[in-house]
Amino acid sequence: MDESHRSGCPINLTLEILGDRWSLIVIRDIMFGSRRHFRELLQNSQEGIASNILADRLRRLLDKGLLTRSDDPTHKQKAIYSLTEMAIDLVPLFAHMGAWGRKHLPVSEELSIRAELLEDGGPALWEDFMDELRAKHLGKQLPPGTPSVLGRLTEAYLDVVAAKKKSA
Amino acid sequence: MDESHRSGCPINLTLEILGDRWSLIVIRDIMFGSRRHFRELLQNSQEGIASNILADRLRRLLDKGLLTRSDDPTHKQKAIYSLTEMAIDLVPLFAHMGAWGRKHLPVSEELSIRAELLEDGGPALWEDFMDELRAKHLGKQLPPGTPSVLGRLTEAYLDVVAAKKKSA
DNA sequence: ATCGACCGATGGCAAAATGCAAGCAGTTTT
DNA sequence: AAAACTGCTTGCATTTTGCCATCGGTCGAT
Repeated sequence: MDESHRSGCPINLTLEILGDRWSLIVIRDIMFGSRRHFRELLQNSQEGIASNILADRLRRLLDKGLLTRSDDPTHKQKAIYSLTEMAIDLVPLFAHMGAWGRKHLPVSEELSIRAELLEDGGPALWEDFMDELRAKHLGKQLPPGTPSVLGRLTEAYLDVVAAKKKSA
Repeated sequence: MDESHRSGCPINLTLEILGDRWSLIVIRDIMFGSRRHFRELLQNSQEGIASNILADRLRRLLDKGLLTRSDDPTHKQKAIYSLTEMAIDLVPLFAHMGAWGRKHLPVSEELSIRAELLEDGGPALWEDFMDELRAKHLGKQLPPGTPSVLGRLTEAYLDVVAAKKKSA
């Protein structure tokens, strides 16, 4: 469990866990795409992750404490992956990464609308979203009638997709 | 120059550039460690980067527009690596990564004091630091008498190191 | 002018990670 | 009984990483 580290620098230790091409993609899909099962993560992957890589990353993220795995009561073979507080704490990081990508890289419009909303919403919105994730993944209670941040993000995304389709 | 991308998602595109174990380490050392030459990056590396990996990452970061390379007038073989605005824009990301690492990972005290100060300083301090980096790497003017953020971070770091040494 | 230290890298090679396609045993649906 | 779906695993080729030695050129001191 306790491997040797290259250094005790916070940046380095973070990179030792998240510094590869797939780990954050997997967490992103669970977090923003609400994918909770292996097949969902595999088949709906925008980037086309391979099944062995996905299996490996899920295992590593479980091991590092970013995910938990539980049985799906509706299907004996289904596993449900959930985010831990550690992973939910990555929301601000995702927001900043999205903002940086939008500013400096050739992002596509429909895939960056959510990043834009998250960026514009700022820390207050991030907190709301994190509470929503805690409710969904950790079973925490949410005040009744709370509007869904993810719902808003998804709605905006679908609007852009629909608009693009129409104009095409 | 223009490679094919896995997707146009901002998170993904960011990972395609920074999603490995070394790229952000190199930028960190240039940014916070004021290392501007190949040898400095190689020999003062906390994590022990190999020379071929360093050469490769510098090349890639130049190619992607995060660094620039210029000749050192004092030595015909010396190269000076500078951050671009694109890289300076990563300061908030570093701040968040540092904060996340400090919260969730077994960081060492002396290597995380700077992350702590950066975190506590918040966006206002980050902006000051970014202006300082623009002065150092892009030749921008800074109001005279501006106190150095990096100086403060380094001082705090050295204090902790000295205190540790004394207690040991 | 000559020597040793220093400069930014390269090259060879083994080990590890990645990527792709096929397949597996068990479960559920039709 | 058949087909579709479940979370993976296996085999294999390619790519990346990591370690170590080394290179041709430059510099300062003697």
